[in-house]
Amino acid sequence: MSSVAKNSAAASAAASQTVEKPAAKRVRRTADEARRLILDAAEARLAKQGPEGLRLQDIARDVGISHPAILHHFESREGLVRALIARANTQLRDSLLGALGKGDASRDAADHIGHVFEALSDRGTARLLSWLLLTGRATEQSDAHNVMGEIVDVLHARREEYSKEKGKPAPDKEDTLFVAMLTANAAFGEAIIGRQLAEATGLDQDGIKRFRAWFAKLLNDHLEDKR
Amino acid sequence: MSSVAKNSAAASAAASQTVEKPAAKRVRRTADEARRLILDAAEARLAKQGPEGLRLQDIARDVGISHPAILHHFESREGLVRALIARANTQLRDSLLGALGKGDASRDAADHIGHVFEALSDRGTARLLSWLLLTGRATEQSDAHNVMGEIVDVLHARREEYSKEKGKPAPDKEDTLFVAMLTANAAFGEAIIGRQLAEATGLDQDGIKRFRAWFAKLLNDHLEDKR
DNA sequence: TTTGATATTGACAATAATGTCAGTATTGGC
DNA sequence: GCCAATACTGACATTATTGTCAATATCAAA
Repeated sequence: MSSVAKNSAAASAAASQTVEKPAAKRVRRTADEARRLILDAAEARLAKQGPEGLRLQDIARDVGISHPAILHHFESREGLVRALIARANTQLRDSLLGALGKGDASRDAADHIGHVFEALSDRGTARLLSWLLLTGRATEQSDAHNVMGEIVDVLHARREEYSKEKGKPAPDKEDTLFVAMLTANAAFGEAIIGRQLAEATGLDQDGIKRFRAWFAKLLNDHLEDKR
Repeated sequence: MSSVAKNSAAASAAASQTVEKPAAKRVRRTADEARRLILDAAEARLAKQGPEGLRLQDIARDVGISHPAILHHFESREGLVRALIARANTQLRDSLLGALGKGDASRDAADHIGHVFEALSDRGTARLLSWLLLTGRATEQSDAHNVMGEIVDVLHARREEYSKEKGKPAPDKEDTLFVAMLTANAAFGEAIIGRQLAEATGLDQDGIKRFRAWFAKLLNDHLEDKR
């Protein structure tokens, strides 16, 4: 072995015979592409291994780059985390508002609940945000605030619209807020302890579906009652 | 500077004149007491600063000891974390089962909900357990499993008892499970995002109380309906 | 008082993570 | 084809944290 011909020597040694490292063409992405790949990898690590799994070296390996490249794109680890927060927030926002926007006002709660849980629980978003909240990093970020505010506003507008159609009295806004809060809490909770609870109680995938349907019905009955 | 008289020289130099450190009587606790203090400090750090705040040096400083003392009592950092899990689990179990056990069967859900939220959300327990779950550490622990199973059993027994009193048909066990799951999810969720959501929506302490009451009523109505 | 057990400590070792830097390779525009 | 901009790398510096160890202080029992 002796001198294990590092890439520096590769230039002179040339790639004559069987090339161990075939010059290893360095790949160069656009800055945006690189950032996206890095964020994806970071998110995946976070979702799978939890907070402790967020190490620059690991992420770099996943992407297939060196860890200073990450620092190049995000300044610091903290910068990476911030970018992660920002992206999760906007993704969540879009996903939720999108779900609410789609479909007509007459759709019942079940669909909405399904979408919320999908957006929060099924994907790793809630786990990611939970970690951020646990580390107290999201306090400064006002994004999360706005998201919830928007959601409640849109939701309430729909309720009012719906109750007007039916000629019923306008619903209480706090009631709408509570419905949204409960849903958010439940979705976050499920994202974290859902798997454990399901396992503990012998609930399979289908059982979880039933639970969500049950919850949707619970809310739906409540909404029907109130409006 | 040269040789900065390390403590090795202290032996010969002796503490003759004005003693900087007045002998600093070393305190010695019983092993149990020490373990308890350390766990308390660790729990407090975890609750306040999140996972990243769990550093031996910090905890040691909080307790007023040196960090090797912690290692002496818990073997390793991992051992400390395990002990933390174990204690949180049993505390949670006792707290929840205690809450269910107290009071007669006729008590409505509101009280129970209140107790659950208190046990999980108000104290840092849920945040602590959440972190453990996020790091994937609690998977191996079967404790959590048993707790949930027990709770559901007790709860369902009460429902059956109650419905028998009233001469109504026995409730569906899965329904009880779902009620418990929703409550657990909601409490965990609130522990994590509760403060944020409250802030975002301008809900004060009293508003949170109202939310819990609202939730309790929601469940209560459902239970009344079903039984 | 003596003595054995052990809680506790300071100093050090080992490791692991982020961050810095100077240099290299690639791309797009001219 | 040349050039400027910059994505990327390897090696190193820095720092923080867990863990080890030999020594010491304290308590309880004999």
